Amino acid sequence: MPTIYEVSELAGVSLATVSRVMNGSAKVSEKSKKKVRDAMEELGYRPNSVAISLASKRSNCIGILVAELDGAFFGSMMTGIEKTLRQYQKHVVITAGHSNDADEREGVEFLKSRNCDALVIHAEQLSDEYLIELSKGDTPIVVMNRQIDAIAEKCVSLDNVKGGYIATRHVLEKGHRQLVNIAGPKFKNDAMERIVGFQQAVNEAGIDFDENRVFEGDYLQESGAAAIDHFVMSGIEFTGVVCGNDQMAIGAMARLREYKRLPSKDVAVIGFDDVSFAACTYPTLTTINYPIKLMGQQAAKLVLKDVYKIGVKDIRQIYEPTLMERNSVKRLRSK
Amino acid sequence: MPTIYEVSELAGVSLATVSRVMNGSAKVSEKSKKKVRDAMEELGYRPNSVAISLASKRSNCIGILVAELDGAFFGSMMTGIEKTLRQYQKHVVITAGHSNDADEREGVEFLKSRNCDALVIHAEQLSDEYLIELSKGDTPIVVMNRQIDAIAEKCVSLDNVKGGYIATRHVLEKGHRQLVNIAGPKFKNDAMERIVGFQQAVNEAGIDFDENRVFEGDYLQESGAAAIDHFVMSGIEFTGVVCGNDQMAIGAMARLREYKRLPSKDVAVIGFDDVSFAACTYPTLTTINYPIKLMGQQAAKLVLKDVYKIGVKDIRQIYEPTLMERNSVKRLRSK
DNA sequence: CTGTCAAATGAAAGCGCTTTCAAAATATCT
DNA sequence: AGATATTTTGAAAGCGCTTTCATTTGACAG
Repeated sequence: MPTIYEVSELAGVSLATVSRVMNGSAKVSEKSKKKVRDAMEELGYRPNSVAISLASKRSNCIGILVAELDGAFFGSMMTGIEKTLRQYQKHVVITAGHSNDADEREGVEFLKSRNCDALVIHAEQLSDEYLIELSKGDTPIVVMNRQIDAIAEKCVSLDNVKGGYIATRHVLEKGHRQLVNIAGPKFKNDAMERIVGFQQAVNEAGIDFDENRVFEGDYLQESGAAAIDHFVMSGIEFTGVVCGNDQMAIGAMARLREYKRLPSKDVAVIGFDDVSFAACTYPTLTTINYPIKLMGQQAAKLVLKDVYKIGVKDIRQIYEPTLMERNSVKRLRSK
Repeated sequence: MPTIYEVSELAGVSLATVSRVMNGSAKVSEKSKKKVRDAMEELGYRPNSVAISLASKRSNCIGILVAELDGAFFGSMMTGIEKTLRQYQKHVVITAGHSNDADEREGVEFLKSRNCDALVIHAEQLSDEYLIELSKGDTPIVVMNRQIDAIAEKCVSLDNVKGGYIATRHVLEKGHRQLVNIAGPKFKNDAMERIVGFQQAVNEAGIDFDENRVFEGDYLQESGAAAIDHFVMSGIEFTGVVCGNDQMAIGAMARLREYKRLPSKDVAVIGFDDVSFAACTYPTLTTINYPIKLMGQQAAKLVLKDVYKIGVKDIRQIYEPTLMERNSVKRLRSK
């Protein structure tokens, strides 16, 4: 790998001049510019971004922290961020927090130590305090899926309580009164918030909220199935299943079918997130739209604006969940 | 952010000594060690990995190039790699190639310029020659999903032709003779290979391969649906649909239902990849298992062994696709 | 107490680049 | 032409760390 020094040698100019033509940071005569460009060409020169980063304290990299690298939700989020940033030659460095405090902290430290210009964080375990403290450091951050008042201007979030409420109310409005809730892991903020929304809607309908009707899953398909097993085994009756996310919803639908209780026909199932396969399930999944890709783009725009002073517009930070009505929730038929 | 210099000041030792206790690269007296540790603690010192990387020419980072950041397939692959590496305190830097030559090259250059210790590449447009050339450079690489003889020891792949063949033969064995193929983008190697497998199986069954029975999709759900529209509109009759991947398969099943042609009952549908939701579709999807997560782990082990000289075992590089029989392919019922 | 050898340490160069500051080259004006 | 303002340039310091090499320290034998 040739270095800037070799380029300067070959071009017969100083290091500084080469650096200047690379960055366009100052005027360089056309003549020198050409000599430098030719030399670069000839040597197949590639700047070493680590060195650039060390010297300039800027990396053109944005760090992303997600819980997992797989999963439709995070995939959309990462893509939203990456594609937006890519348009401005910014790169992303992604790390996984695995939903535990240690990994999340380490992930953040890693990203910071790699000189990321900014961090987009989807943390599930880090405390508000930690994040507030972090935001005071010299690496700007954007917090996803969480509304922290002290740093509201750095948050891009969706009202999960409202989402849970809308989902539940929709099922209630279709005449279902015996509901169960397949929730996400309770240690996750969004999961808890959705449960709160569920509770609100249920109470509003004059139904007593019953802890036993909430099953704590892990946002994966299997736990949706496990939840159904649990409710059936426990003899808890239900005609409506409100799920914490789409994956658990399809797991639940699959298992319901095994019990000969047909989704939609015998029992209403509603999801959350509206991931891409929700439109292709059978029955197609009624769910709550979570515009995560769009929100990822917004997060990216936020750093573009704040960190790189690039004029982007239409930045919105708080999003509203909306009902995506498909076929998995139908009016309760009297028996 | 405190630097190593400040630590050395506070500890009353030299830079070199601090560096040594950080890396355990040489003997340091217990006394100095303690002084250094205390100083680090007191200052909340975090080594700057960019500087480390520049000075040591090692980053403890492995670069990954995937086509997209979303999608179940890439998600599994990234997770397989990341989790394995994480156990040895190695980090991943991920970049997307968006299935076009320019972005893929730029992605590779970016990863190299970031001093990645190795690259795991899932390229769709880069030529074999480019990869062979790349492998001669000073950054070791692992190539996923592609068998290149010249660098076989750096490839982790699956026999896609065989997969396409097995899938097709399974449908044929169930009595279906009117088949259509919903393929992935033809510019992608794996898509083409799966088509070849399809063709082999079809020919073997004494059926003429008909170009018109192959629809070129894009591996996304919508194109599975579009393919069904296409075949129906064109008046092409079929009772079996062999798909290039699971996503197109569920898109196809959803659309078939709209035409009142029930998947499994009226028409057999088989997928490819065996992504996690395949077990939760209705009917559950018969498909070809592509152990991508496992293969990601293998790729990780390969770099662990080759680059970091860490003794890992059970490294396999060539994988066999296997049939996952579920409910979407049933014996053809005579009309 | 001196001499020897191994262990521990520090000074300094270097990784590849940016950036400041002053000097050199060129342009502009009387 | 000379004086002055402007544009281009290069030398050199520095970013935070690693690593080599020489020096110092300490342990131990004689």
